[in-house]
Amino acid sequence: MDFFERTGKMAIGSRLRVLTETLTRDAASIYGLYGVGIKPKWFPVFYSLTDEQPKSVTAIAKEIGQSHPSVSTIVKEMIKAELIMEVDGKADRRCTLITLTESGKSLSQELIALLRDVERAVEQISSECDNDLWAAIADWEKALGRTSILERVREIKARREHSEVQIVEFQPQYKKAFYELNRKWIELYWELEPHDIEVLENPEKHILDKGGHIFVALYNGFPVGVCALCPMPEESAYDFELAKLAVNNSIQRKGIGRRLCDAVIDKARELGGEMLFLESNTRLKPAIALYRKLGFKELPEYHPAYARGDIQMELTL
Amino acid sequence: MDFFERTGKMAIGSRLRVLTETLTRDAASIYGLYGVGIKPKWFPVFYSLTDEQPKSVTAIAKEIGQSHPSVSTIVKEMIKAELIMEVDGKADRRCTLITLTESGKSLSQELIALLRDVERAVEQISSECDNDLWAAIADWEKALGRTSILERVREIKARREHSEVQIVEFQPQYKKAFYELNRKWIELYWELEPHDIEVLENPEKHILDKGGHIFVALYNGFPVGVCALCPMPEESAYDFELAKLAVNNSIQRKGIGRRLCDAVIDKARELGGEMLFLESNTRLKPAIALYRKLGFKELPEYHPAYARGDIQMELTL
DNA sequence: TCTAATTGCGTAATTAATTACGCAAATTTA
DNA sequence: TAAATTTGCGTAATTAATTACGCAATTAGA
Repeated sequence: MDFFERTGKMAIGSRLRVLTETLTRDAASIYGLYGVGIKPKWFPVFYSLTDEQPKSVTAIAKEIGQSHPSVSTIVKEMIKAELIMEVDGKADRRCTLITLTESGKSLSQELIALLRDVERAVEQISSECDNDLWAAIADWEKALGRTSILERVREIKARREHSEVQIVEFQPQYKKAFYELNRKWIELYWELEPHDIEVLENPEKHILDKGGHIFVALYNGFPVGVCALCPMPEESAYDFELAKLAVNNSIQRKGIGRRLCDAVIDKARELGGEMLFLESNTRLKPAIALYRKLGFKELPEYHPAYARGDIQMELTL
Repeated sequence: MDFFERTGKMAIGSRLRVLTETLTRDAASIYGLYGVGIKPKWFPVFYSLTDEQPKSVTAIAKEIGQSHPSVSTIVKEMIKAELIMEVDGKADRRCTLITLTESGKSLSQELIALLRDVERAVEQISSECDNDLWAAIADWEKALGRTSILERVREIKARREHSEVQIVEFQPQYKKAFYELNRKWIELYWELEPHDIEVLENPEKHILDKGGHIFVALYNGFPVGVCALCPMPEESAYDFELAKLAVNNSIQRKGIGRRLCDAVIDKARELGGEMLFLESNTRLKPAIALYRKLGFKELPEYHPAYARGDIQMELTL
């Protein structure tokens, strides 16, 4: 299949399925060729019983790597075909112990020639191939047993996204981004107020010059998120406030908010802060969830400072 | 799966199916991880359309190696999801040309990162494996494209069975087998007559000493079939008669009858015969079919010589 | 040019697997 | 020892593929 050379490895499942389908169809014909009344899907169950030890449905399922309802159905079919039968195991009355019947045993004798011929055919195919499919499958099973492909992809994605996003300190060229990113989310729920505009237009005056910090998240060099660490008034119980968190909502699920907050918290610690404060609104569910995850605790009483606030939180650094 | 190391290669289909199932399940989760609204089974169809060329259902099916009803169903689902749409091809009104919608195209952009990450994950797995699964699948596809596993097995079986069966000339130790093999099939339909017994008990006198030959088929050294070449009377239009063909019916479908007849015909030619005669009964359908396949033609009129006969045939050597 | 064969593709039925769920038996725990 | 949890396994529903079949459009052939 030339096609799969173009798709890349994402399609390995589909490609395997096509190959499996071909092999299963041929397997059915091969059983016919030898006059063996057995379906391809029966084979693993049948084979697992050829060691003549009675086994339970679940035990067979585990051994052959299929689900137990699948084995249960196959067992029912094979009992009807009189190849296997139930025996009393006495011990555990939940189990139905299964074993080969006499005709099942004689079938396993007949199968010997078939298995040998198939083995030869596969050897013939292998000799025409540079790569050993059988061994490759075993390798993959082992590798996937250690770490699934899903986990691997998850990790690779996280690593890539981490490297795509850079957290830097505020610089004049990000002034517009600081304004716009905040304006956008505020306007989603409320309206910009004169006070907002004053602060957002003059971050140097209101934040940086007072000893605060602003962090900017760059996604491939482009500013997509901001967050500020603002010193609190002397008389306050808190050293700093986490404020003006804003992330471009077209770049979601990359942990940008999290990394901005981390930067703010780290800086607060670096500056010797002991308690960090924030004020938000419970309508901003993802933000509140993030704050909670970072360890912020909700203050029992709310003393409004902003028009938009309805929740205050604190974090012991 | 340790299990499959014990089953031998017959279970390669089952083993692949288990692996495929695992990979497909993970694929679904991976799409979820990237917020891509696509099912694993859609992927081949989707990918085949990313070259931006409108394609018909059958063309896609052929390209991705699946049946057209399968593609037809997937197409219906993907149209509903607004990833693809039908376009007018003008040319052939049987075809429904399919192409990506705008949202389908933008999805294909989003997929780029996903595909790259998966590619990396597969590379990571490959680096842990001694054998290259991807290349091995390609090798197998190529090898099976040349000759299917079914054809290979068929050939191996024929070769093995041929070597298991040996055709030898009569020897005294096969006298009992000559009698018994003939007795058995005759008694299936008729009864042994005194004339039968006389000939079967004294093959030397009635066949060999008159210049005839008897061939014995040995299956793993054990006699399982016989056939005789008997000279015809001087006044007859025929040189020889093929007679006393009998094969143990528990060893079927191995071409033993065929090989006995071949030996008889070869010997008749060797002895300078020009016309070979035989007499049989139409109830013996497999035998008549074999004679026809060997080139025997039915004589238009029947002049009985045996009580059991109802058909006579001849072969020009 | 008309008929027969082929091609495209949709629907229905079938197959082989899976998950979801529930009941009964056994085991663990408090 | 009684209650809660776990285990075994069967049934039902779902999923993703397949073959079978039939209709309409096109192409080949006489």
